Amino acid sequence: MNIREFKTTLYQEMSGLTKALGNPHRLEILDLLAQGPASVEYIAKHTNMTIGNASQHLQVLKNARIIESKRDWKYINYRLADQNVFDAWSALRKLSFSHNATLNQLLVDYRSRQKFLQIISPKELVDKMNRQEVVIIDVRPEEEYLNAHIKQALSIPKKNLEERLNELPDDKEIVVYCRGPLCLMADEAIEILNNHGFNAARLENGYPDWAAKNLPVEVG
Amino acid sequence: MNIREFKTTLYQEMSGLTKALGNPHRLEILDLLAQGPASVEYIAKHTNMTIGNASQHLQVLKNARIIESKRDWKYINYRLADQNVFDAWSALRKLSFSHNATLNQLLVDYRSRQKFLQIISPKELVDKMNRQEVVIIDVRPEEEYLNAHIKQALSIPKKNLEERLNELPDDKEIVVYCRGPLCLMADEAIEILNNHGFNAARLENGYPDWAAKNLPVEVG
DNA sequence: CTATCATTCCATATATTTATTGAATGATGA
DNA sequence: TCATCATTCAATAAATATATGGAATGATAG
Repeated sequence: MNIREFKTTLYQEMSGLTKALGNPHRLEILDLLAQGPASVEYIAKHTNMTIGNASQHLQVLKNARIIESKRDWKYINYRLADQNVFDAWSALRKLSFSHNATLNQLLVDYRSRQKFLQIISPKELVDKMNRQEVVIIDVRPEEEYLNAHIKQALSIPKKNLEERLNELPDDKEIVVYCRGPLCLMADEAIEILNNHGFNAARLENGYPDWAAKNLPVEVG
Repeated sequence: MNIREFKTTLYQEMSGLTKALGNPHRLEILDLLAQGPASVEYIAKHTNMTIGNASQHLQVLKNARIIESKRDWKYINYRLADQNVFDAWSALRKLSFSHNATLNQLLVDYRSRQKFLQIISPKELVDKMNRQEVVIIDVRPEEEYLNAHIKQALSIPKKNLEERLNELPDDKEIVVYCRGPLCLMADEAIEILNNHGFNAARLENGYPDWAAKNLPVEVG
């Protein structure tokens, strides 16, 4: 095999990967799986796809070794193959936002509703955790919290927040997080909290980015 | 615009990017452009494509804002749009290698010819540079060296190496680099050097990764 | 063993992407 | 101005990817 053939093989292989990533449905599936494992049914439901179509896309991702599957009772659960997948997905997400003014604008428009949205970095949060001067709230659906969450975090799904405000202390800073920079549940939760006199901030990204940095998490 | 529409827009945009990356020719073009700007003619020649086809692929990349173009005299030069493009490309390359045993094997096979290939990290090289105990050689074509190179590096293109061995000191360690982990010119140069009694090692990746880390470079 | 249910496979019509060819554009140099 | 040359555009046929609906698979529960 000469250099030319080596290169051809290489780029062929790489394009196998990028082709598998080159479809909006599959990117949405990866976004979901970045939260944690999920079944075909769950994926189809949350992405507005038919089961058959979702399954077909999952096979494409699986053949490209981007995701893996494992049977758990009646269901087959899919998950990201490894850390490199998350890193690549993350780099692509960053690239999309940096290059697309429309996307950025959409996010800014959403965020601008909360005029005083305070954002804290993972590093700052770790410091606050160590000094025990913060309450962390995970506003994702309980299912995702049970799968894995930031250490010390309480699970208060966004849809139950208003009825559970009395569980929260009003003398500590509150940090809210959800699925990632694109997830707006935390933003909405913070708006509710601040309107009720709490002092709430948003974690910069969300659970998947936290876990990717090997910061402390808990399961169950 | 509701959440569903927002998501649809987002993944649509992201897939615009990944689709543009989802072709072996375009990945090879990016690999070339990661070294520095290049004209259509240069790209077509180095990737075994017709001018027309190369131009068409360049337009696809340009429309996706992955690359930019600028006229310079008679030629239009293309270059990567920004750092995020390089990072994403880099993450994809890493993912390809980690997931594909065949690719890894191909590279190992090539590398295994030089049984004692010593590899040093960018950090180690910076230390050695500060202590002035190393000679750095850039074995890429002079064209690419002139565009930009690692600080203090000498340009000795691989094809001229054997006739220029007398320019090198035999009492200092030599570090050789070229275009990146996939570029084999440095490996071959090291084999030649070691066979002539020099003490030569390979820089872990190559010029583009060095520059991406904001380590010291020179132009011209 | 049989029924059930989640998932995958298969066939097909539609849509998108690709390489090739040759004509069009648009800057440069005489 | 005209000729030259790098590059892009446009048209087309071939290849590839997609969504859909229904049949096949294969593990689980009775």
